[in-house]
Amino acid sequence: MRNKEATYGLIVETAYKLFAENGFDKTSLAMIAKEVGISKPAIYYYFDSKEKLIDFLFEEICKEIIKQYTLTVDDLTVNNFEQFLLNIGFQMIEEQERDVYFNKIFNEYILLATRKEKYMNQLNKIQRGYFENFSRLMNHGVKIGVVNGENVESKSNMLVMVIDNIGNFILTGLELDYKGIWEEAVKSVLKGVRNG
Amino acid sequence: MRNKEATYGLIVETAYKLFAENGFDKTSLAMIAKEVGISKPAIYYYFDSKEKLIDFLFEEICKEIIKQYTLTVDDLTVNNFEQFLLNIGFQMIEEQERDVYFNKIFNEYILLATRKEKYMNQLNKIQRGYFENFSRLMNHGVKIGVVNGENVESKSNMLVMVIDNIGNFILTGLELDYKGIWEEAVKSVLKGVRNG
DNA sequence: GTCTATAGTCTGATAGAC
DNA sequence: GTCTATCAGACTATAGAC
Repeated sequence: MRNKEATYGLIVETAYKLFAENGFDKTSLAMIAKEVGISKPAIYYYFDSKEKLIDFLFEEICKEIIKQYTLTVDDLTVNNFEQFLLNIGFQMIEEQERDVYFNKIFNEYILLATRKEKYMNQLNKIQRGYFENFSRLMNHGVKIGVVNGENVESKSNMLVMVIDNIGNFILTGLELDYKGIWEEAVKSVLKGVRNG
Repeated sequence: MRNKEATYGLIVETAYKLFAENGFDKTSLAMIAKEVGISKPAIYYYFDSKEKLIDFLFEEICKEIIKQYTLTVDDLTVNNFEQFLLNIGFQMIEEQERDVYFNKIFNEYILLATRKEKYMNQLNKIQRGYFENFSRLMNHGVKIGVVNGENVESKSNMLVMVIDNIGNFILTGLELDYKGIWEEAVKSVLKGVRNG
């Protein structure tokens, strides 16, 4: 016999794992209940429906993402800007390779969002936040003179495209030199360390 | 009363559309049958199971992709290389914005692939082909002197990352200057038209 | 080729006892 | 809080008539 909070937490954890592994539709409440060690109706004590459980997990995941991507930009100088930018990517790559569940379930939510507006609204908010963060970073780079001021917005967006998609390709098991790719992307927006 | 080929084609077309719109699990054979204008068991005359229908569509889509991405590189010169590269991206962006179904169903297959090996094998083959094509293109660019030879592989992979993810972001309805982003990506790998 | 009818299974969800 | 028992509905798939 567990107390309320423990069971609640276990349901959430288990749902997260099974949804990521099998997808929402191929994960039944019976499967979750079995893995938690309770009966199916017990889940309904905590969540009104399967959809509410899915909604709750999405909100949790969104909160976690927003918490993680908030960057403090002000103390970046000519000397540490490049390394800071590189580290953002390196950390993400390492995290993707560590946590297999996150990317799978998040992709599941992206597909869900293309079909249900309520998810799309939240997803777009996260995306915009993500782009804005990189934009602030790049504009700071322009200000301190390490980033070229031409088309800053497009440069910034390009970096987001690259780092975001690296996660997707890792998911498909394709083994590429992802850190090398990120290094090229970073170099391409920096002044001085240029090609040609 | 239709003839065999016509019904067959209609089933395939309709399945493609409905799978893209609702996902595999949320599209029943009854829905497909209803839209085609036949009864559910009639589908079983053409496909042994729902899974076989899904498999068949995946193979068709893969064939189509392979046919489209094969690039002829040899007649590219210093004068038309940049425009050629730009056009690849522009065409893809326009196609993504035109055909809403393709990207949705393809993402559906990517998620499926992370859970079933038989799909992953085929997906990886396509991905590798995609990367190899861009690699050939970039190496040709190095040979004719428009692309810097340093880390060609990473540069090439970066371009694939960008163009591939643009499709995903279009899917989420986020309105960005995608052509501008692609222009920046292309510029970043070309000699001479550099920043800084 | 396409139908009606139906078998058999699983699902999300509820009622009510303890 | 968690259970057993059970619901109605949807699903894939098959049998057999025409």
